[in-house]
Amino acid sequence: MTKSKVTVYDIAREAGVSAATVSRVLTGNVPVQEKTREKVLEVLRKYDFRPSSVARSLKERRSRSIGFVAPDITNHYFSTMFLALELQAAQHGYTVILCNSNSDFVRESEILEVLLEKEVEAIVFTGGRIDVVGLPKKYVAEIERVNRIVPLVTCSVIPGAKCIQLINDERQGIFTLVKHLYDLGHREIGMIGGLPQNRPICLRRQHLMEAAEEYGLRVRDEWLIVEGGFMISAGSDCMEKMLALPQRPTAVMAFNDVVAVGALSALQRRGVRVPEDMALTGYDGVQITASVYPAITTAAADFAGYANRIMDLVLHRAEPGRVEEIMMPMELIARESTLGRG
Amino acid sequence: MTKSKVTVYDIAREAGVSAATVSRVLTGNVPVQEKTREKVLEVLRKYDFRPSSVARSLKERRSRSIGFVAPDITNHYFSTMFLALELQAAQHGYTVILCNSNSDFVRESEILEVLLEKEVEAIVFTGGRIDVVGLPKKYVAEIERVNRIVPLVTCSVIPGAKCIQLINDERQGIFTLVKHLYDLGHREIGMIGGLPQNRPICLRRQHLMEAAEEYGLRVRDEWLIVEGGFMISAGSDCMEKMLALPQRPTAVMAFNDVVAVGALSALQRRGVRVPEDMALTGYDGVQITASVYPAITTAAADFAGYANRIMDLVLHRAEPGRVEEIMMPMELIARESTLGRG
DNA sequence: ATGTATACTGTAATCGATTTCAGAATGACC
DNA sequence: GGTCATTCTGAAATCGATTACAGTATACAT
Repeated sequence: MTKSKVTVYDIAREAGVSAATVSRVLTGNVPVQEKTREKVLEVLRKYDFRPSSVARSLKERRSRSIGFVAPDITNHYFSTMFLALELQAAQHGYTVILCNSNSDFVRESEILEVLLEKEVEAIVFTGGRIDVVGLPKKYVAEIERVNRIVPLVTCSVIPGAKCIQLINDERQGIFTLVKHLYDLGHREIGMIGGLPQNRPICLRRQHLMEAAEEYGLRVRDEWLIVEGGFMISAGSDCMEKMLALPQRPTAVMAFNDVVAVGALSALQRRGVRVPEDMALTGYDGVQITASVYPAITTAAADFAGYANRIMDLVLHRAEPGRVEEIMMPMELIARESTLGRG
Repeated sequence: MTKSKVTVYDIAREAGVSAATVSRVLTGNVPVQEKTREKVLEVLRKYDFRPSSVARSLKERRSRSIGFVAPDITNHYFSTMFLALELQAAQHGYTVILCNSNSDFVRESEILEVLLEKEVEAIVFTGGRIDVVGLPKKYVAEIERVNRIVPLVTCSVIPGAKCIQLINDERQGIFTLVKHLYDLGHREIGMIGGLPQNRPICLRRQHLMEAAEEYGLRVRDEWLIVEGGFMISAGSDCMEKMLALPQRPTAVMAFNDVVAVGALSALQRRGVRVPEDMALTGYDGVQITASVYPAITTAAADFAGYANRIMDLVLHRAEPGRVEEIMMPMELIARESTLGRG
């Protein structure tokens, strides 16, 4: 039989006090006579004691953990998001439990069940079903049902779901980028990447058209090359097609940063100078845009702000069932791909 | 006062049975009369009951969770690894707790403490201090101390640490790649990326030299451009330097897949055809190499195999303090960047 | 010397599920 | 009908830490 875990009772016995006193030394919630405290601490150290957070969670009725559901942690957007949340969570003694859904309905449901059983204090639900075709009612209902048990924060809009929605201000993001390009003299703008049925893409395209209207820009239909998906290869493929057109725009906005990196490689392959011959922007504000040459201008989501908002909800014990829409600003990060090389 | 959690006792009362019976229905460990079972299940459903895994873990003395420490989850290698482990863990009802150390000693220690308090059943420790300069004794001692409490698996060698070491067979990986290039007619090979002080890099370089010897290849000193780190930008920078040399090798091995992608973009920028003018290989076997054009040949780590080994240890309750070295094979994935385009 | 405030400390209950142990109910068989 | 095996079921203990409550000891004032 392997030796059983050392408990507060063992410590108490050895230190000649009660378990309650040991616990008081551990938590520091109640003062303990200095002399006793020292003695207890000594025994604690002697046994390299660590209180079980399982037992503690049970008694305190707080798991001090947060669930994070992402479709694919391999995707920079989600890993960056996770990183930001974990950083803040750790500062408050919280743990983030990351679960990959692989964008699979069934798996998503399983994950939500597991997280509820683990009694996480909040669930952050990113990605998921955001196609323009609309979501099955059952799906939205599930999200709402879960939100009634524990605060559920969605980070890409699940339109109409009654939960806490943190929404990137896409309109502002696109307008900021367009204004930036406009100020630099660009009047002809294209857009690449994504998938036609995808909701955020349709939104961004629409915002681009509105911004074009407002600034008096030209956006030809053939400059909107919405295909190939969200990976690096989509960027190069779309850009190749763009470059094959008889008339090109002077600036291209990629659906996201990764697509932009792909586009950049195509541009360089074809000897198109960036930004002199063509300016390029990304979207999301993920690390990779900074570590490429030329560095890519992007509209950055406020990852730290997200994390902040979420930790706020958790620390102030937001009641389950809360419904709220919070708009998050996008920040322009101007870099070489539009400004030129230093 | 918010309504308290529904417990097995509440269910028991409503179903007219004891809590023990409810538990038996929940776990299925002990048979329950069909009629009673139905009744209990009905009440269970009525209240949408979910047993608390906190309480369950306490009683069963198993947390059914595994700690995963990575330096940077934004890095494809680690996120792929996590993905593979999580997939298998979930199939066995286990959760993986991901913690980012940011390669910071202090943070690493904190994380290990937290994971021990959470009573994880194993800790997977990836990345970390693998510089050639050697590790502080204190650091190795900490790893070993933790391993005495709960099985600790390191996934990049921490040389000499007494714990469970899963080690990629780098030698075999490099030899496989070199043989592949040799078979395709290459006789002049270079290597790019990484950092001079980094241990795996030194190893790989050494293996390359040995392989070169064995196959009678030429590897000039100036073809070993070890700088720039592990990111995509390192790949383009190193490749630019390589292309600027008066004499180039006919094939270049990148330190890892991400570096290879960067290198690919530099090659295309310069109009160098891949693989006709220069063949290129990656290392690690991460998704990105497949979604780039041309797809990159690589030596893939056995991610699923890793996950398998780890789950095996957990499910068979490996005793703490175990010391073991397990060599993991690398698999050649031949693609367009060496074979040519289909 | 007595009463009262202050400062710790210990006993026992508690969190929610599981499991041991013993008892009840049923059926089989002589 | 009585004995024994079989099958379920419930009462109570348990996992490990925290905390409400009550009790003891000390200091201080009167």
